[in-house]
Amino acid sequence: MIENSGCPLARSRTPASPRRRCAIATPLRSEAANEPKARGRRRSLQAEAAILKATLYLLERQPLRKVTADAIARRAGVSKTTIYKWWPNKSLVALDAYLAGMTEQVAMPDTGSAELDFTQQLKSVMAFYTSPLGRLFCQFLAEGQSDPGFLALFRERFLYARRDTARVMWRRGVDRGEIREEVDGEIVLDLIYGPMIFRLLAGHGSLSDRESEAVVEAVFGGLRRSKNGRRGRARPDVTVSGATVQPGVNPQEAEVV
Amino acid sequence: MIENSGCPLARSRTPASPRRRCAIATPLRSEAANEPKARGRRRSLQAEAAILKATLYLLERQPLRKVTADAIARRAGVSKTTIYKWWPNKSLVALDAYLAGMTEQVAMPDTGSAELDFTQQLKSVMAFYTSPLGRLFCQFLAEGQSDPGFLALFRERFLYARRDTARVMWRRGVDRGEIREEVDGEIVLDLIYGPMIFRLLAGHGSLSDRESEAVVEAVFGGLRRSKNGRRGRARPDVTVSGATVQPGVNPQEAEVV
DNA sequence: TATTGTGGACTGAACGTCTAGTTTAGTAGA
DNA sequence: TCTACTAAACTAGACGTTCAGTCCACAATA
Repeated sequence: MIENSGCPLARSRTPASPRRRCAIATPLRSEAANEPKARGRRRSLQAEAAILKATLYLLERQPLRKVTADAIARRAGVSKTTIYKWWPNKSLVALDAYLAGMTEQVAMPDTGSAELDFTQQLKSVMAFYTSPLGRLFCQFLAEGQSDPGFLALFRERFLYARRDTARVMWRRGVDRGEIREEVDGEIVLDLIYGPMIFRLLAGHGSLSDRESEAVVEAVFGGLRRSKNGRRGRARPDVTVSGATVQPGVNPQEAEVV
Repeated sequence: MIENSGCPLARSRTPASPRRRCAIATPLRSEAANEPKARGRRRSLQAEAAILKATLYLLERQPLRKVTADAIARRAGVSKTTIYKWWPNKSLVALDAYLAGMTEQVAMPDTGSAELDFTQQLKSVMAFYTSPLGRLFCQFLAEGQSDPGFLALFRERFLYARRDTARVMWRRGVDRGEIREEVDGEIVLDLIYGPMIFRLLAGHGSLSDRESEAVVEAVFGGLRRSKNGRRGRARPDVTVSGATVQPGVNPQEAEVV
């Protein structure tokens, strides 16, 4: 227990495993149970804490890509080898620091109204995501675009946990008869959070409380205009053939242009 | 005209400007008008085309970060110096290749119904974004997370053009009385596209035609359940979907990571 | 003393630059 | 018209730099 921190992404300390043991496949806290009592020098908790702290410090000031392992080591007063001893790469150090540094900054409201719950929650989430620490969310998504394994880990360790929370709010709304149950719950979550996250990434729109409110209001109210019978389509379905994607994006003959 | 291609992101050819001239601040086609007729050897259109083609080829096979300038030069049969002569960095070569290679792969439907328009458009967009070329969209967003200048350029050269198109569909819907006009148009666009783009980036959900339809239906119908019966449609009329792409054979049907 | 942690030096990949020399094209003088 | 001159683009490849990740010798500890 003392010898191993709670660092969920760190390498396993299993003696047999030499180096290239990737943390992604590593169980969370495999050791401590049937481990044959460690013999040599013990892992420095101080060094580990310093690494995570230094990582957070740097990541709050510049994008993940520009934070170097050397800089982390220097700031933490630790050798770079120590970092790579416990984490397979820089991104996972960052994710670990992020997870450790969050400590539930976003709460789950329960006001009795699903719409109000989601409004408060979205405002809270966006306030966090636009903070120095929260901005890491985008950095991780960005990193994931060139590292599928990392993206999967990020989903599992962060995204899904968040969605589980939000799903509870959705479920309550459905049970209370506030939310149409024929809309898939996963889509509901993406309807609520997707628009603002898109803005967060692309930077094309504001992210203030007002927008969070407007998004939830629109999602709940719908775009369709309901008064004096003008709810539906103006005309019946018309198939437009030219609206589809052009073929020829075959992966094989991808020599476009 | 012959001497300069339409490459919108390339460096300006102004003789006075030596190197460090960033394309971001460069006017699109400043030359050709009052330029004192070029003297020396002319820019090789062949080399430029080869660079863009090679870049696309590589980018359709691996993420932007893993495509090196050396690899582009090698595949294009061109000196690396030639690349850096015309583009300030790799990312802008990629963006240029992307813009040049798209040639309007996604059309704007006009069916007479805003909801149907958006459904078809979203399906079309997502089919493109999940194609090898379209996947670059995510790469650019990712790149932009550590390079604000690039992100701004991406917004201007790509995102805003797309949104202008989509805004037309929204406007038509409002004018026809189909869409509640009190919902801000920019938010409408993000409501439609945000959820799927979020999925595209995080890889936590499917991106098939079915989801596109469900998103638009939910956005138009709203989540809120009215007291007397339901407000939105239980099932969207998606009869058109069969006319466009066959779901079974669709490569975009698969869950993307 | 066996085992593990640590630090500095090291390797390799990649970006982007620089130099030297070659090719192409306009210009000017014979 | 022919030819030398000059400006610009191109090629090849070496180079400087930064950074990720590794190696190895040594220090700390059960």
